[in-house]
Amino acid sequence: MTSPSAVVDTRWLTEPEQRAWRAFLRGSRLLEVALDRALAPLGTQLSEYEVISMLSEAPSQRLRMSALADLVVQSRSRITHTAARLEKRGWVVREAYLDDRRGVELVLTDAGRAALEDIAIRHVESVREALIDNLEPAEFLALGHAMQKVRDALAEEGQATDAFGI
Amino acid sequence: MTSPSAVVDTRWLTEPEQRAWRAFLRGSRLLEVALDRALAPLGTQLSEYEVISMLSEAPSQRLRMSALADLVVQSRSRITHTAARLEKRGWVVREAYLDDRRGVELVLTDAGRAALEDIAIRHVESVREALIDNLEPAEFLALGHAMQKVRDALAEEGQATDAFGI
DNA sequence: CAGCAATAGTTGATCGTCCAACTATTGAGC
DNA sequence: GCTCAATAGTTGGACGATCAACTATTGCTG
Repeated sequence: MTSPSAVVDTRWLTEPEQRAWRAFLRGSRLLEVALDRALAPLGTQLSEYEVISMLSEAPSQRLRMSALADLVVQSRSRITHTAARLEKRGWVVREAYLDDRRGVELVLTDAGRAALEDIAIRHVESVREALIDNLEPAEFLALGHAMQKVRDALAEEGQATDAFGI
Repeated sequence: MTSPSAVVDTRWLTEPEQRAWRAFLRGSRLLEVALDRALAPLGTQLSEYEVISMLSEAPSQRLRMSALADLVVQSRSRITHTAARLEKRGWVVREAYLDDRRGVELVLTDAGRAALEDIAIRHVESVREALIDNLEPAEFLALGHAMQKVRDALAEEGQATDAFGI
């Protein structure tokens, strides 16, 4: 299974790296749980909120499925299912995209806009409580800056199939 | 729905905060996807690796279910299901915990130890590729430090029921 | 030490995500 | 302009995570 050299060649994490990595992994897990739980009473999920939030900022409150998928980091198939749920709730409607007849646009409805207002408030509160208020302002901005670098690096590769991969 | 004052009182995110938050959210999503995909060919998942990895570091390669759950940030019920999968694979066995007869210990098997070696190598590689190599060393350590603060803040509240919450 | 609340862990139903396979349309190469 | 590859999106089945309900055991309080 393991080639002898592989074990040796591996650049194992140093102690401080190990600690940093675990703090990141567990911290971000706890964070996502906290944010999702904040929205649960409103009948939504963070990933759903992200979708309607992106729609609300787009010109004419509409975006193509694929653009949306890339923005919120969901696979094509996942965004289809997410959209179906939002549509059933009346927050969103699908519309044919005329310039490219393969395309579909997702459009925020008035009901969706209304729901978004409440959800956004709760969401921002929870982001402050769980994340921002626990850090120095500069620390938080540095965090964002670092993660933007990671995002840029990973975004390129992920330009592919249904499920991001190859 | 929305009380008028709530909209006003909300401390909305500033532009830089908004950017930082989105970078964090999307970046960490991409990261988790990348790490999970790295382990997929080995027939595991990141969350499963975390479990056997914690076991391997524990004295006698064993830990109680609840200790494990807290360590890797999984709900009680989720850790039960995860353990069941690992057990079916022969990587782990359940043992009664005598001091407290409600308790169960999860014990890493030799097969589990062997599997872990391969998986750890691949995991570390992917963490470097996807995260560490994209950041300055100091930047990465600062990231870890910040997330540790978040983790500490969120860990307290999360001392509860099956599903973390109240 | 009786009674009851709290803790440890499990179970199964439900729901969300992932993946592979599929249709429809567009674009490129010859 | 025909063929074939690439892209957009959907579908359904398999799998993992969540949640509420449950059993068993322990610990607290009077």
